[in-house]
Amino acid sequence: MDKPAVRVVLEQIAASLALKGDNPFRIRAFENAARAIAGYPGDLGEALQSGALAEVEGVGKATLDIVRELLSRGRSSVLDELREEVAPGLVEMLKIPGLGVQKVRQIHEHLHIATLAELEVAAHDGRLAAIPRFGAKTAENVLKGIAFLKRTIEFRLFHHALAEATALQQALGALSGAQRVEIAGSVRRRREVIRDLDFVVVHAGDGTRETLVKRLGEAPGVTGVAEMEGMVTLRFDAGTPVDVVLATPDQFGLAWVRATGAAAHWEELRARGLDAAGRFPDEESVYRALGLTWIPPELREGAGECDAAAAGTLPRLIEARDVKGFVHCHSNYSDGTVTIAEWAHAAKEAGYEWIGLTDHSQSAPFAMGLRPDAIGRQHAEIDRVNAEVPGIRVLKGVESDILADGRLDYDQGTLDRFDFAIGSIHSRFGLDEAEMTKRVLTAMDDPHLAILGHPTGRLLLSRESYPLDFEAVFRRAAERGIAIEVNADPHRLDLDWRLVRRARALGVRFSIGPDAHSVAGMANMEIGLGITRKGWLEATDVWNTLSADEFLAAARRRLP
DNA sequence: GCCGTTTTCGGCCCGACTGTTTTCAGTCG
Repeated sequence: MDKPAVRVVLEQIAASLALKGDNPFRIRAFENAARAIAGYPGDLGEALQSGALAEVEGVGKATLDIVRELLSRGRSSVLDELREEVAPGLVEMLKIPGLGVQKVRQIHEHLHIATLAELEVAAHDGRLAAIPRFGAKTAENVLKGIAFLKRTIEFRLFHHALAEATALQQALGALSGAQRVEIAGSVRRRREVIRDLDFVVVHAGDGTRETLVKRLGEAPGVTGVAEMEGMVTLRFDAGTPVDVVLATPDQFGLAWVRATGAAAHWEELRARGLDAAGRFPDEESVYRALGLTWIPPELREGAGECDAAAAGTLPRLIEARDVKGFVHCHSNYSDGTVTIAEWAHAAKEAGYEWIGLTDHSQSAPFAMGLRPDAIGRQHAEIDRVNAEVPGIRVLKGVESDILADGRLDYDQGTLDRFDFAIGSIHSRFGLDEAEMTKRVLTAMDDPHLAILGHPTGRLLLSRESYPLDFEAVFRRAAERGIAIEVNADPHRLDLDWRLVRRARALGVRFSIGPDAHSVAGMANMEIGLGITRKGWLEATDVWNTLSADEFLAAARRRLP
């Protein structure tokens, strides 16, 4: 059982306790433990053995017992017992925005229902709206929430799917008869959310195929095997469906191309005359046969990449080695856990030349935003760290809230004290498109605004983006020289890669921001890089490839 | 449940917004 799965169990325990009316602090303790486990960088099994897990803040005896049981038998007796008392359907209802513990309990009490399906019916026929302190709007929001859940339920976030795929790649590679195992499909294309995992397994041929299929079916955790047209589909009792294509070495290139590309990409290749029965040992030979250069996997969505490859106009995609620095990370001056010195050392260790700290601004009280009196202390500390730690430069940024009327939430004099500002929306998501667009455009009038942070506000698989006229925002950004963030938090991946491509066409520049609240969050950079590549970006499109001085010049262009 | 002691018990983030009321409970970040 992997970390995300352990996290889900702990969260379900917390939610079930909440629905039971248990001690709120006990509930919060489980929620904290879930976060602590999910954020733990090392291997869970090893950490449990060595005692390192017991040292993690927020993980105590009860959590350790649960983790130990999950790792050894794949179940939690604590959760099993809670399920006897609290229907799992009620826990699912908590995922609907606007429904919290109290509302779900009222629903259960008044309507005697315990599943999402029943809730949907009740929202339609008026029973839901009739509960005291519920109303038409609540019923409407519940229906919207259920529709959203239905659309998202079969997907997983990219970083969870990647972790699962990497582990499975190891396991498949260990099967005797498997010469080579490669990840394909939407994980290789680096989609933001993933429905199933795809692999290509190379074998010698001549009868090894049949034994390999048999061994796949006997692999740990597999509960079902189906075979059709050369593809083996594996089902696991928990987790994502897995498709495995078996290929001999001389078919490998074609198999990998086919298993990687979106359907539209494959059809495009067929339309160009690809011989689907041909022998292609590597991917290059597949594309070469069609007069195309090799197409990076991120681009294989059937969105013009074949035409560009034929014309020789594919972008030279940005690569990890192009990146020199990043902005958008939080220190212990707001809701981060990391001191400024720790940030400097960690970023330097990871090979960066510069980073820009961006703690929250004052109107984010919950995130402990920087009050004006704390700014001076923070800046003095940054100066001290810059003097003491050679080889890395820490810039003084801020992630300023964009207020409902479009103002940044410090006065001009206070904003002047920072090297640069990211402007982000964290509240009042309910405005309509015209109001929201006006709000963002107004914020872009402030010459301090260098980067527009997580521009759509979406949380993948849990919250839709707010309405915004992106065309107008992109045009204004290009005009003013404001960069748009590609927020690399795997829950956001915002700006979406489809819009990244559109914005680039209008001349916008970008900033990959890890939105890290801990040193481990720096790993987000790699995921964000994948999204910029997926948006057809080159090194010159992205501010992270600049030197610190060049970045400051770009960010401060509109200031006197 | 977890933490941190002034160690075995007491404390544990809070303000704004929403939808429903008509003075506020519940949700969210």
